[in-house]
Amino acid sequence: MANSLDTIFAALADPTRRAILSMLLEDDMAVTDVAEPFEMSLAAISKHLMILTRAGLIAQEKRGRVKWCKLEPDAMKGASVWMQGFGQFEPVNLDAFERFLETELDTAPE
Amino acid sequence: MANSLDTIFAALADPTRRAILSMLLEDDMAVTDVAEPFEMSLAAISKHLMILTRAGLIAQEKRGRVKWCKLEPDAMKGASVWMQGFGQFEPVNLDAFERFLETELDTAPE
DNA sequence: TAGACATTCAACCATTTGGTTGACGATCCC
DNA sequence: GGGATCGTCAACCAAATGGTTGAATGTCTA
Repeated sequence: MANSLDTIFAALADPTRRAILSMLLEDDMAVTDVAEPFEMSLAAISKHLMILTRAGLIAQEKRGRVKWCKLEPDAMKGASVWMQGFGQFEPVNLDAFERFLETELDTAPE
Repeated sequence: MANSLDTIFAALADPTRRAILSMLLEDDMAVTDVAEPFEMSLAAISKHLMILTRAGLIAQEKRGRVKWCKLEPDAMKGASVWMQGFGQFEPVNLDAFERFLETELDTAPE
């Protein structure tokens, strides 16, 4: 079943995939452009995108020969709610988020 | 590095481990009692608890021959903040959380 | 029509993961 | 001391994961 906590958390467990999600936060991107900053094959990125798609975290739409990748942040909602049941974490702290994003992006090349 | 998003999300990706965390939400438990509802060996549960411990999601303390497991919900904070950066998810909805907990517990035997 | 480009497919590989079993080290209690 | 109990360790196994390469498919453009 797509969108299950299993597939969502498993998709989020890989640093390459989290970096991709962070990139898509800026804007929709073509597969080739998603792959550009990473030191791995296009096929590998294509697989990562498939995993993110199956988890519902992104959507892919083909226009011509280009396949556009678009963030679907609502897919995280279930997982977020599940985690929040374990404690009232401080209300969204964008500064803390920025710091996390930076450390995340450090794991990706460039 | 412990408490990294990698280890946290990977730990949360397994339904047995999420069920264990839900059980510990009720109360601290000994390893044998944690294992009781599952149809798998004690050694397997011991490994799951080790993964949760390395992720920082639980702490284990040995008293006598019994090892007590205790939830450490703050370990989820970083992951929660990271996810919330992808969207302002509705403020904690306990009804929704209850529903998630139920579907989670359905995946555990009994 | 012929390339070039964008992406996936298929086969393969090494490593990790989630489980098993049996032996082992502590600890409790009679 | 000796047996039951608690939990981990070690060796093993099958399946999943994350990567590679090379060929294949579909689409744009000169």
